[in-house]
Amino acid sequence: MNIGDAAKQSGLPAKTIRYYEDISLVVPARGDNGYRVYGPEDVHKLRFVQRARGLGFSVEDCRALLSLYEDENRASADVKAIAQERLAEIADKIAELKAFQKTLKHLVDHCHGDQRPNCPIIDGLAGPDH
Amino acid sequence: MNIGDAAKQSGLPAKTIRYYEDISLVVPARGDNGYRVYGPEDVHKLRFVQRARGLGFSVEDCRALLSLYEDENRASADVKAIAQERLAEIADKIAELKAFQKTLKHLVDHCHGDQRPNCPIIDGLAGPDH
DNA sequence: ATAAGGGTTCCAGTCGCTGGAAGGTCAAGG
DNA sequence: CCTTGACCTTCCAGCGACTGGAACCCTTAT
Repeated sequence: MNIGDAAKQSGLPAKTIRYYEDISLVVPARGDNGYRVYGPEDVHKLRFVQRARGLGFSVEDCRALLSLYEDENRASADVKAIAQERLAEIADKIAELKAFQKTLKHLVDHCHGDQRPNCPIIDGLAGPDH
Repeated sequence: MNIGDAAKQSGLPAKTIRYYEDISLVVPARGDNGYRVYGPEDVHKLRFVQRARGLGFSVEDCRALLSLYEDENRASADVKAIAQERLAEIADKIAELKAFQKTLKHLVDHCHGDQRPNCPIIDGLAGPDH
């Protein structure tokens, strides 16, 4: 199948699929006319990557996961390790965002939000010593 | 003061400060030797940007906030609007990450993490139909 | 024959820096 | 006066993960 159909079946834009070939993530065969030819196995991989990316795995994580996906003799421990690292990153990011949220919400709550220039948000950003 | 001191006082790397001049965010004067010269007001602005970035505001948000910071006749409502938009983005991002977390945690919890190839994480990424 | 709707390549841009190379300037010490 | 070392300058390239666009080729239907 051509790239357009692979795009439809994988849920990825054709541009992205070409990019994945560029970085040797999912490399299709080529037809006589030079067109990329995607077989069912390629489409599986593309969908796999699409899902993994959707869960926030980096492309490099996807590369590692794909090679485990293809490895009949993988140890599930290796997969779990990658997923757990990603879980830790997610937790860190959530904590960071919650801290932003708290600070910002505090500032917003104290701002009148009217036509006058006095603004606790600006003051807060300017720093404690202002 | 020179860029090195401005860096120390603002908490930003010199490289970043040069970049901020490049994009016309904080533009210092120049000495006869061609060195950037940062006055106290410039340093205030740099610290302001440093804090705003630290709260996750985009550089373009910072540009808008800076111009409000400098505007004696600003309406605090304008500042509040920017901050509230950012708060909404933060909330969205947290929700997204929590969804990732939930899915991934579910997969991880069901993975033995041993030397055998069977792996619910891989299966989950491969899709429901596999 | 032509037009539509695929496909191809390559280059540039996004965002917010960051690293490095090659060179100019300044203050202190010998 | 000269050198050393720390600072400063510019410019170019790269990160991640695409995305847009230009210019061109291929296929199919009318």
